Amino acid sequence: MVTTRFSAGESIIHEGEPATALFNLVSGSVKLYKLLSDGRRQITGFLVPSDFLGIALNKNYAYTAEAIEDVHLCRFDRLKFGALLPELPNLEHRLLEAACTELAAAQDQMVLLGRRTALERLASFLLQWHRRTTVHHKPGHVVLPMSRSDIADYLGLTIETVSRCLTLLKKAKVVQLVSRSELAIPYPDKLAAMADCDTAA
Amino acid sequence: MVTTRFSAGESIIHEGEPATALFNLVSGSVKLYKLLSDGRRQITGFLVPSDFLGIALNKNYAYTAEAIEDVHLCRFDRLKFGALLPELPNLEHRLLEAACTELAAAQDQMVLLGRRTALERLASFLLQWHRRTTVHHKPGHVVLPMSRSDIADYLGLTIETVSRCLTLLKKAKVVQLVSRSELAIPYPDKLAAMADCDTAA
DNA sequence: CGTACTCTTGATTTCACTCAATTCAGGTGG
DNA sequence: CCACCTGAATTGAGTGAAATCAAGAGTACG
Repeated sequence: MVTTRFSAGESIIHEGEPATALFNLVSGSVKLYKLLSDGRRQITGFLVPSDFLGIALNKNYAYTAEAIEDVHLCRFDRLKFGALLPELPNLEHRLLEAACTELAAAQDQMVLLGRRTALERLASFLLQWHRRTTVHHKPGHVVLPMSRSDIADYLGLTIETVSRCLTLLKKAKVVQLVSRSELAIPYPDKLAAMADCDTAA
Repeated sequence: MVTTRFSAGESIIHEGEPATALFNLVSGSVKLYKLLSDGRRQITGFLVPSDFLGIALNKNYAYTAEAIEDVHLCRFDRLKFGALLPELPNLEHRLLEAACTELAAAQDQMVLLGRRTALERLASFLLQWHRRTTVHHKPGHVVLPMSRSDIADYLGLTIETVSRCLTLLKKAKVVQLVSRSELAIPYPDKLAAMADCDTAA
């Protein structure tokens, strides 16, 4: 176990490369994505501190991970890690729990991508991000470290559509833009209603 | 561990209910889905024999599972199962592996739902189903036990679009319809090309 | 056979995408 | 400190892929 650093924009792991390490995010935020041959990109998730990165037991990483802001990570070498497992049966259990949580989130995301409208997707995302990061910030206040392009690629939309939907939410007074990357959510319930909240992760 | 039976159309587990059992599919096929409050449905996966069902370690099931055809399952009671775990450390490891495989599949599905066209989605699905079931059938031949509506809800499309894309593939001579639920894939490579194959699960 | 599905095909609409300007914010250098 | 530059975000106009609406054509089943 070693502590590592990456600057904003740097790649931490690459899709297809041999999975040699497992990480735990200490600070900063990370995006995970997969690319199609023609450049289309789908962001499969964002990581916040305490999240695991690279749980795949397979030989190779299934996605690329890139630092959104400067990040600090704990790095577990896979070789040493395998030797640790018998001594820490609890670790394997914790990994299974983490994998199950990720799996549930992935299934929610499939519903979002397959069946929700653009506005519902954005509302859903803002709410989800608010819930995940609210420990670090004041309630009713959200910081979005990722770009509009990242949000678009996470929601299966274009930047223009994300921008338009954000404007709609702003006009409906459901959110207020404090700055480009910060917004206030005075009534999370109203946002939840627009997200068709039943499945919101 | 008990063997159970369900008839086509019957629900095996329900989204939101307490997760009391874990299953392993012995025969038949199963669909997993989540519903939005207004009835929109997203099928998050299909199960074939040897797949696990209900790996969630959470308190409640994350989705509903319904038998497509008559199915046989091995049922592991969660209470007894917990007691078994210390005796079978290998089982937890196998579950983690299964969860990781599912997670990778879920990520591929996110790319499909977020960034692929209708035609690419169908081509991708046919190829994927062909690979998963080819052990039971002759190569170049696919049996689709699920309805068009199920396929549509898996691919984030409508039945009409699925039907139209199937017609396109037929006209392009990439597939041949043997019957409503059986089709021939003479040149899987051509199908892979249409699916933009790089990420095909 | 007729009934009730499921599936296919056609016509039209719509939501999100594409293309094209602006506008805005953050940094740089005069 | 302010003007300029650059990339990101917003806004607008027009297009397009898939959805919706609406018939028909097959299929299974009593």
